[in-house]
Amino acid sequence: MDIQLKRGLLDVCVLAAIRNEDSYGYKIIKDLKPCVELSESTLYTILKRLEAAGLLTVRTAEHDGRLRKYYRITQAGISRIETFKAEWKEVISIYKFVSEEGENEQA
Amino acid sequence: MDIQLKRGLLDVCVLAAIRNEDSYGYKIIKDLKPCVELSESTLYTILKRLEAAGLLTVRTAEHDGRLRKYYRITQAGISRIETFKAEWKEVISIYKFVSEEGENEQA
DNA sequence: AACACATACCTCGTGTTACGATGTATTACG
DNA sequence: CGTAATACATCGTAACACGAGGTATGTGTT
Repeated sequence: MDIQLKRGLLDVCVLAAIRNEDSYGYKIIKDLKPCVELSESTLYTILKRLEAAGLLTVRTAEHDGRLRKYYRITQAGISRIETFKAEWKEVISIYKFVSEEGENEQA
Repeated sequence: MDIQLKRGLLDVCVLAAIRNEDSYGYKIIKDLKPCVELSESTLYTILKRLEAAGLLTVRTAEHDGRLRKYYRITQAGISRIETFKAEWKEVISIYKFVSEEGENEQA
């Protein structure tokens, strides 16, 4: 999938991945894989960014003698998803412009 | 509208704007305005990029004693739009993941 | 024991990109 | 004569996704 097309999507994908229950980096990548592929370097960059923006909080916990960083979505994070959903109407209208324009030419 | 969300859309918007008839920078901005806003610096950067990629061709013509650069879409440009439309299924599935996830939580 | 592999985290450099600021020139209007 | 609209362009900046590479521990295999 086109990288540029991903850019507005990845942040909210990560937020959606931790929406129902806290998760950690490695699991987020696996969970998102069927939906959208992202590399580790990308994910950890995004997690840092979302934390700095207050859209999620971090908690370090031990699991089977190994450290994991669990991420929990904040209210601001949930709002971010809602904003995204609200903006989607514009995206759809852009898509329609791009996909429908010119089709009446073929008639 | 979120800048990141625009990134995968602007190129194809510009291509769609010249799809039915040749156009020039200033007019493209005006035509796209109801659909998506973009600044002049952004547009001219995009036009250069699309030309370099062979997605459109340029022709300079005089109009009322003033020079205009008219842009015409190429076959590759049309293919670019088709690729975009094909990728849209993935985008929709991502949107569904983001928007539907968690809604069954409220029941 | 030695080795590969999965888990789990991280940093750095690079290329792409949208934008504001700014500049140049001409035409139109008052 | 000045202001706005038309029409093009460049430069620097900040955001971002990614590959390459690094560190460390557990698990499975031979």
